[in-house]
Amino acid sequence: MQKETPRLSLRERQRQERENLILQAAEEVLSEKGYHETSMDEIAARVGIAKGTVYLHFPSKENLIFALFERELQTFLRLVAEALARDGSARSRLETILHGLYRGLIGKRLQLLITLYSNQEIRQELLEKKQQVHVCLEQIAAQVSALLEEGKAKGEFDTAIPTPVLLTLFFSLFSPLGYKRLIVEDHMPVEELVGYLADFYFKGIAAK
Amino acid sequence: MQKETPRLSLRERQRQERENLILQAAEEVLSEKGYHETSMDEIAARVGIAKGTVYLHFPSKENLIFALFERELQTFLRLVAEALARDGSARSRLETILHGLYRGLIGKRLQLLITLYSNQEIRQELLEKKQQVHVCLEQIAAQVSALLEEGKAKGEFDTAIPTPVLLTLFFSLFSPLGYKRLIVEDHMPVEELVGYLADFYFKGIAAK
Amino acid sequence: MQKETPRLSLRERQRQERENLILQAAEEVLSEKGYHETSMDEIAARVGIAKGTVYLHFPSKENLIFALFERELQTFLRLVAEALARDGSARSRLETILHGLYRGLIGKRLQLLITLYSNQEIRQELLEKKQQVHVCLEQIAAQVSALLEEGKAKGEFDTAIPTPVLLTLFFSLFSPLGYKRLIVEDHMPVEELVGYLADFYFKGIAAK
Amino acid sequence: MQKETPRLSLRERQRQERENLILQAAEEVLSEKGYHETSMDEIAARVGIAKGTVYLHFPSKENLIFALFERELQTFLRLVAEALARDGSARSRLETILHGLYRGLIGKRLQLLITLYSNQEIRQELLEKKQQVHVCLEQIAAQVSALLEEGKAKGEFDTAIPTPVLLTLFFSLFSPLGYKRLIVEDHMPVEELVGYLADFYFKGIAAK
DNA sequence: TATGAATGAGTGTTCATTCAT
DNA sequence: AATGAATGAACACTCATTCAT
Repeated sequence: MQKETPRLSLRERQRQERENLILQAAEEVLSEKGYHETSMDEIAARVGIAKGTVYLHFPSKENLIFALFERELQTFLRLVAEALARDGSARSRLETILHGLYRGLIGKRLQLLITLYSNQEIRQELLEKKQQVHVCLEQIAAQVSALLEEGKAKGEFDTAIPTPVLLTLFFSLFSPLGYKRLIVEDHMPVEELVGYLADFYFKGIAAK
Repeated sequence: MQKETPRLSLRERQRQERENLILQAAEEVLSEKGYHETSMDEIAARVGIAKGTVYLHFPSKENLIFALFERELQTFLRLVAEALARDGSARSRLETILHGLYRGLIGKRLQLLITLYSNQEIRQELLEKKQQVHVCLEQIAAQVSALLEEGKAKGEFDTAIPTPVLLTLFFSLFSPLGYKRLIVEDHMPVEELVGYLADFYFKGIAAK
Repeated sequence: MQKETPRLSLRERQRQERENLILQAAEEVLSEKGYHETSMDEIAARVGIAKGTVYLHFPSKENLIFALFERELQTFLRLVAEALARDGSARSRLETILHGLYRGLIGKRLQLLITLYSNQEIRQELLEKKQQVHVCLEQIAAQVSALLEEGKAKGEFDTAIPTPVLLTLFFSLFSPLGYKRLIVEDHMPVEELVGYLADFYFKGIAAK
Repeated sequence: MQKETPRLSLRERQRQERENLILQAAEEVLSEKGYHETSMDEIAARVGIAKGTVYLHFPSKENLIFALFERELQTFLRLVAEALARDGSARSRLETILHGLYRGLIGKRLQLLITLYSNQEIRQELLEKKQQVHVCLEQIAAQVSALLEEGKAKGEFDTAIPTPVLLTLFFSLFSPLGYKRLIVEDHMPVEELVGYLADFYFKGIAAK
């Protein structure tokens, strides 16, 4: 058994590695060209494998994009869960989420996530078919909502605004277009931008 | 002369009417399915005309969608211009824009506009080709920015936040997804939602 | 009766005139763009009438082109018949045909005729359906053949070459491509070219 | 190495074979129906493959027809070059070209070449875009012209006729329509026809 | 397992023809 | 008679998916 396990896990590891390469390539093409302009051919070509091989890992284009989406969502969920587990005020933990989402690769990838999620075509084709994503999204919403409720309970946030509105407002801070413009065109440092966003948001929802 | 004018305008009116029906159908399909899944066949079928007839009004699919986009943009621009021309505080005029955008058909259609504008594929295929849209968008941005600057000058808004950030934050209040969820699923009255948004935004950007 | 005839013939004359304008426009477009690239829209536009009006004169595009073909063929037939009726040697009468075909408008239009006749598509679509053209072509062939036979009988032409070959060789003197190159690109005067052609042909077929 | 080479060349051979089948089918349909009436669907159907497969070999209809054209042109060029390299009089070498062109498959295919080349539409759509063809045609023209000049210098041909005229006359011996009529309908043996053509041409251009 | 050639349904677009005005 | 808006069949081309090797 010990002889076989490493062998299998080697194979499995190679498989995982290749799957990641495919997802990475898909992410690249997708964020460059959008869903329909992304072809399986190009994804395979970027990985340097044959098109058929992609289908050994993902049964359809739809599923591939879905896996991509899910992976990002998991990262997002982990970030939220970690923030939730921390000590500190509701505000400081929400700021952790905000910073985490905007920082490093996450920031870059999140744009993809948001772009995907904002895209009518993908919403209809992918998301509504799969409960899995909805469940995950609900979890994230529930956890952030819990934080917001906690903040309200502690007197940090305005109780007059319904939590779903606070939630929507929080997520609307991640505006891919605004992000792109301010960071890329106006060369605003990410941390500076996030600072403005946090100050604005928490001032806006502060208890009276 | 009085005999001919109505005749001509009858034809022209019929033409306009049909053009509107096409745009309306295109809007429907587009918001349901997204750009690539929208086929000229389906648009024609929904209007109840032949596909060729659509091409009598719009030289290409791209142009049809572009016309749709432009029409909404003009409505938006008019709204902003009207708000700008009013008397009152910067806040009250910005609130006029906010209410205007969320109200009635505009609210419904605006979602399409935003969805369109958020879509990678459409951005790349349509917008970057046409200066016209960019000019119009710049005008809107400039006018709202002017209002924000005025508010800063009058001591209404926080001068510590750069105007481009205020602008992005203002536009991020129009989140198609949040809108849909709160209004449609949670049955929140539009006016109530807009009230929360306005209170939140102006509190968040208020001068210290 | 005398009152009505002019009225009718006036209408008829106008009809003929318009028909000629259509044929003329069709000829222009056809020689510029070829059969399939020629659209009924463009023909109508060049005449300055509506597309439907063209269909009042010709039941189909096919028929319009056919009429064009036939008209040129009639001119050709007339030319051959006139040459046949003249006095003189077979050679001199054949030279009359040669000059006639290359001269003036006829030369220009003939290229169209030949181009049309060389075109597989048109041959199949138009000619094989209509006996009329075949009859006319046979008449022309028969008359020129008669001239060639006469020349043979008079000892002008080589009797060793079958008349159908002489006929084919005679018609091969009208090479649209060679014509275009030599006249248009090399600026060779038409009369000079025809001189070479005649000298060449009659020397080539001269009795031994 | 010897193991791999045949394997690769097997695939490559199969590819070549299929490409030839496509070209052959295209040639058939093209000569039957002309350029515009030839549809990619029909070509694929005749080969017994799917339409998409044709596009694996040729990037567009235009390119497919172009490849057809070029292939024939290469055969033509080779024939001319071979004739040029031979010993003998200018006449005997030109006769070699004449016989070669009319003989066997070449004769059949050449008609296609000539038909294609005579077609207004194809000329405008295909040829003028591609230098390659023009260069090849110029080469052929230059080589035949060289032969004609040589014949003039040796006292074989009439120096009074400009070489471009001699060239046009030589090529006008390949008249697809005359060919078809005499060979197919009148059942004249090809060699007999070519004999007449050669005798006629060289007698016609003989030095005085 | 990995390949990539083959598939064929689907798309945007054109244009000869019809017909209500 | 004249119009030109409307039609819809037809076409070139794409690309997600399959499958023989």
